Amino acid sequence: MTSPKTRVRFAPSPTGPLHIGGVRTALFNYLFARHHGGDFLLRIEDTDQSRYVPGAEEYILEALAWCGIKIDEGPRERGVHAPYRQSERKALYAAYAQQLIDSDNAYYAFDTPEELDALRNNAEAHGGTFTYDNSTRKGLKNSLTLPGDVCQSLLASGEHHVVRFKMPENRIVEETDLIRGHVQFNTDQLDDKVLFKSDGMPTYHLANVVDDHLMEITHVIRGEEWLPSMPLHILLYEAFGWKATMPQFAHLPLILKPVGKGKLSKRDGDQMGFPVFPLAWKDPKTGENYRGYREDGYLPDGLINMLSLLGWNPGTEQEIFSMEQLIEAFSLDRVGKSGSRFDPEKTKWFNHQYLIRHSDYELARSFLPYLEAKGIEVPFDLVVKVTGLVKERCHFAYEIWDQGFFFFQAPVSYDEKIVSKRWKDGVPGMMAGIAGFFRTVATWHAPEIKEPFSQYVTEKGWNFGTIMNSLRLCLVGGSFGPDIFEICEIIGREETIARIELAVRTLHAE
RNA sequence: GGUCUGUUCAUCUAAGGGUUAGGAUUCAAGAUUUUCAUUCUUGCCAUAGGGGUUCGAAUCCCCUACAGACUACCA
Repeated sequence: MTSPKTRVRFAPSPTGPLHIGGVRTALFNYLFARHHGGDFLLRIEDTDQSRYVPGAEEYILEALAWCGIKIDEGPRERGVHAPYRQSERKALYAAYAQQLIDSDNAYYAFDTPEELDALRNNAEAHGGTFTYDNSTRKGLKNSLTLPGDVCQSLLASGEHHVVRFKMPENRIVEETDLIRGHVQFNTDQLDDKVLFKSDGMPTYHLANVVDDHLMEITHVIRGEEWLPSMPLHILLYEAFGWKATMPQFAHLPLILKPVGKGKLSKRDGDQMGFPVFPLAWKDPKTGENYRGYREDGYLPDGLINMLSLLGWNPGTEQEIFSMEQLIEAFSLDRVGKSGSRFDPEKTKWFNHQYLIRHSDYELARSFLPYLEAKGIEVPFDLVVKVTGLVKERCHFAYEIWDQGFFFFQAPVSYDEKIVSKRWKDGVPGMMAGIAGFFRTVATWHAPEIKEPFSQYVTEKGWNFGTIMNSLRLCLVGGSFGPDIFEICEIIGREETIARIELAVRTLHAE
């Protein structure tokens, strides 16, 4: 018997933008699938219509695409198991709920939300908690307690009801989690979860088990927050008689806030100054805007690389990985069990690593929009050249401007600290001399400027530190930038001289 | 409260009974760059606590502490 093809799914609910933890879950699923030559499916879990947010599904699709996570089967890709949106599979679930009722694994419950709330509040008032489980179900309004004919007439009259799972009594449910190893639960601690809601939709628990079965999912890789419901899911597979083909489970550790307590949440980003979403998002209801990695200038491969190392490690000291290398190296048994704090600083470092690895041409292209926003039009060749010269000093593409704006326009101001430090008596005269000297340079190429320049300064007996730093101040307006002769070459002889003359005219020596 | 899960430098992590507990990020210092950044070198910094088991424990067991998740007709 050959083992079935590996099939995994990422199953977000379209209740808002996908956050970075969701991206990591999707990534690990994707890497696992690709590593084993299997399929990666996207299933939209929109069984809660009240929480549906317009645009969320499109956001998820766009975010995954931006990250380079490719979907084999999903709402857009289709596939033999279509549809991939649970709202469109609605008709399917009732029959499965019925199957569970017929086999005495589930029952109808007629208690209203108000009645249940009252029970909960009452229990809390007495310092306890109310749970709908095998100890309380005997005293509630359901098909286990109501006479058969009463029950039938309630159903026939269209009385609102839900279907609940009949949790077995005192059973140990055991399972081997691919990340956590052996875990076990006693069913007495578990409640009779709602499987089918009064609005005619299944809950997550029913839908996810039915769909995973139907879609031939072999491995369920999801966040740790699902661990407590694993026994219910296992019991459902059993009740349906699907135990033999039940997927294996792997529960990923959580991603925690950089500081403070708890898991990373939506609001942390703006409060702590980094994005928690891959793409920017505007909440259609509140109108609030959230920053995104893409809009903040992060490169997707750097973000993916950083995320891959949150909870997983290759066991070697390599830490720069392309998607292909991640696929090659990834395995679930190198995923840790404990939660990881998200580190915005390291994310920046990864971005820098990817930035300097990008070709000058590619990087120049992503810098172009920033340049255009400044209203600057220059030949693309120049942008590429400048990019190559300054990219090592940048963490983000937009910083090419901060590091190299003087290639595109004369400095509009001079750094006062540097002026008072460098622009001493006598310096303007020396600079005027340099300007004059530049007119005599035969070939305007960096090395051919540098050589006679050094001779000239030596002959004059001037101090090199003074000359170089002052010249830099004239050309860039401060004390930064790449090699000074490279700057001269690129901006050209006339511009170089003009900037020196401008500085001599405007700056006053102490 | 109950159930489940976890705990190695500030942060991400390695070491699956035997190493001076390794690497990376951050931070600091030095070198290089007659500038800034990069780069390089160095430094700082950890096995939550207590009991076992063992010749030997970060690693196996127990207890405590702390942390997190879950405890909806949400996923």
